[in-house]
Amino acid sequence: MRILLADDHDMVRETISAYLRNEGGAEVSLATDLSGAMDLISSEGPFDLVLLDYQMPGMMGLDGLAKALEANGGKGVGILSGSAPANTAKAALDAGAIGFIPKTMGAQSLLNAVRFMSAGEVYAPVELMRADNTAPTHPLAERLSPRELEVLDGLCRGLSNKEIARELDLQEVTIKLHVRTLCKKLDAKNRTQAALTAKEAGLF
Amino acid sequence: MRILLADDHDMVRETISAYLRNEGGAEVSLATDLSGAMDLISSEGPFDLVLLDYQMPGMMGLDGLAKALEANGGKGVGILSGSAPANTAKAALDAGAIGFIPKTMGAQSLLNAVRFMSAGEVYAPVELMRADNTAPTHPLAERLSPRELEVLDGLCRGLSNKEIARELDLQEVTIKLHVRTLCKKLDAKNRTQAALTAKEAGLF
DNA sequence: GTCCGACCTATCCAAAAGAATAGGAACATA
DNA sequence: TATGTTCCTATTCTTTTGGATAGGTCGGAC
Repeated sequence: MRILLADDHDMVRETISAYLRNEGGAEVSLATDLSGAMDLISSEGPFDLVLLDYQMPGMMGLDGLAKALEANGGKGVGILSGSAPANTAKAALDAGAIGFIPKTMGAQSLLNAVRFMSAGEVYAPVELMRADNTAPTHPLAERLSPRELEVLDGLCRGLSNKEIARELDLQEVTIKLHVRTLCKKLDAKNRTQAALTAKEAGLF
Repeated sequence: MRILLADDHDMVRETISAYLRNEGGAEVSLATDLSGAMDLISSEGPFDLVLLDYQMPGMMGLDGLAKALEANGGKGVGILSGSAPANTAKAALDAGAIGFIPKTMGAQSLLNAVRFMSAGEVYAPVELMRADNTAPTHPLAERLSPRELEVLDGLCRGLSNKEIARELDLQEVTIKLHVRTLCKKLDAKNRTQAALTAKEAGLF
């Protein structure tokens, strides 16, 4: 099982590759950015699986995926992502990726997914694909109701309670209520902190 | 060497801990967020080293660091960060962290740093501390006065005017003034939007 | 010197945000 | 049926914001 792993975080790259080698018996090549990955693909031939970090120098969203797909001679290319908006998974698969791996996934599951993809099977975690049509299932979003997510979206655009109320066709008091529960759930002291943590979590 | 590692990305957490165990012979406990970490600290006693992910549920910037420091009975608490603004490292150390580890650091270096910190020595990568003085002036920051930047920093932590005033040893009214001019300069309608645009511009 | 910009303070006021509490409707599940 | 969750509304109250206006210091530029 020959794998190419490209991630710009040295620590993540090295520890994951050590894990794949030790626990999975894989032969892992490493790159720190897209151009490094492209070089390795052309010099060391097609890999059974190429794993690209989504936020990495040269990736430019899914453009890097397309390049790697073309270079890897028909074999699979998967996307690794730390905190991606949920719809990115679908977009990646639509763009031809053989899999999408969020870093919130466990190490053992990663190993299984890697074996899967190396064998040519498409892999994507169920939670993400189910989220496809409805709300994004972010680890942080799981604890929020649909309505709360709508309000949080307003907060993340810096809207006032009144504006959010108009937009959702609700009373201002109701928005206040949701803002309060949101602050509790997000462990924020006020709307600004709530908006910031939501943004940092990549929810919007 | 007893270590507590807290990170919300299962993959990162599990592979790093496997690495520390296999290559470093460390005894590693795991948590997925700050509250989980706090529980473990109080139940399994002080660790030789506690490593906290900077962007993790419950952390609230460096507030989580303070809590962990207090709980860990004088032993060290370090911060792990994926993509941190350069000044965060200094801020973490000023707040009492025993070290600051960017995930761009190699796995072997991590191991060395962990040994260092477990022994009670403060660790920080040279590049980050050097970047300290040669601060890259952000295009957006050029139009803001030093004082305005200080206030903006408070905004980006979701502080109230009163809290910012205390921190900078000014009157609350003065903070209001700066907030108003900041909103004008950043083309924001309120403090929340100002904080969000500053964050998006990567100012903090 | 004067002017200007950055900075700080003050008072007054209206609007918004936040906290506490209470209650009702819809819906799914046990 | 009972139970629990989510969602919406209401009232009352305090705190925080944001806006307007007016004045003060200090340091550098002209």
